[in-house]
Amino acid sequence: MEKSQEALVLLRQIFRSADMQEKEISRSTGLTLPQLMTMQALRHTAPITTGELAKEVSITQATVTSILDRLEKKGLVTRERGLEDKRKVWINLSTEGWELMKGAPTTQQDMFTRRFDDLQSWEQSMVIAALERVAFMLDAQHLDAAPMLDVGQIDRAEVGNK
Amino acid sequence: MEKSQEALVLLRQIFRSADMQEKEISRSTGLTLPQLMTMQALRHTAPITTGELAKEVSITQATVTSILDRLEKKGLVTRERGLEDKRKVWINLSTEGWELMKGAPTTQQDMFTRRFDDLQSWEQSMVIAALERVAFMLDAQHLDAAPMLDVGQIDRAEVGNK
DNA sequence: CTCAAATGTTTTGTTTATCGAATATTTAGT
DNA sequence: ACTAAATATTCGATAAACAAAACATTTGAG
Repeated sequence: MEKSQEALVLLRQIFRSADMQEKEISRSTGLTLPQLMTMQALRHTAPITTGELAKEVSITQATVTSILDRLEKKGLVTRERGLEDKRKVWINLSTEGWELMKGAPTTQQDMFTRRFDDLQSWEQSMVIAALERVAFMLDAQHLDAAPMLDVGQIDRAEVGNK
Repeated sequence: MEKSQEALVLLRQIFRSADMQEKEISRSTGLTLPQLMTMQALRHTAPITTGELAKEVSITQATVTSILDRLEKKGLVTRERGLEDKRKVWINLSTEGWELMKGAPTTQQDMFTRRFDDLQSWEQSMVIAALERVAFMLDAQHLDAAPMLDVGQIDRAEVGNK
């Protein structure tokens, strides 16, 4: 088997795991996936303006506005008109918002960290070095065309009912 | 800096790249993200039943049905009632569906493969070994709790307008 | 200063996604 | 034959997503 295919299959697995974990947190926090991503972005960047937040989560401003509407209604975020520049609206996590984000997300980080710490020191370095290469290989920004990641079974299934 | 944090940041980057690449393909194919994911799953597993397909993309049957409705209307997939078991409906890509999936997705795989092939043989092995460890570290299935991946800046932003 | 352009956000309108529950049909077990 | 399980769709409701338009504010050119 091609080594590159092997790597792609593993990446696929990794993406799948991350995806499922996100869905699990989504359930446990009672937030939808987009809401969760927004909250996570806020956790790291708040206070931030609506426009910047939209860039952060890679969706349009209009969509962010509607997501914020719902998060605000839940009392998880606050909106505050800018003082110097009144066009801007500064988004922040409310106390409850911070509380919510302190729960599950921490647990998760701990999990990865715990397992990572179990590795030998040289293995840790190896993983980091490898991830750096993968990050580069997937970085479409520095490419002519912007290609995609389509991973999974290589074999075409035979036609007809299985 | 903690090595585990370094690894998490890199993973974050990797996820981001993959995400953006998927959005790019989404635009170029004129498919929405869920539709694209469904088509990709079909590409690898077709023919497949509605229920199995739902499992494959980790959404409910009801949702898959509605996505298939739209893909069918676009002439990209075909539905066929099972002969032996008439409860089942076999989904397949139409000729146009195959054509569409042959375009961008292939290019993408080529991209990663090209860069991967540029690596030294020992580096390729290292990347695979590292990905195996990461895949394991993220595998929540074999865990008590199901933790999550929340990566990004560690520092809390200072409060107040920036 | 004044008005046009630029910037930032929200609103509007439409399509899609998502889920749980209800429904219909078929198959399988006893 | 009857009932339970399996399979897919439909329905109802909410959320997400985007583009285009509307709105408010700021900046810049003269």
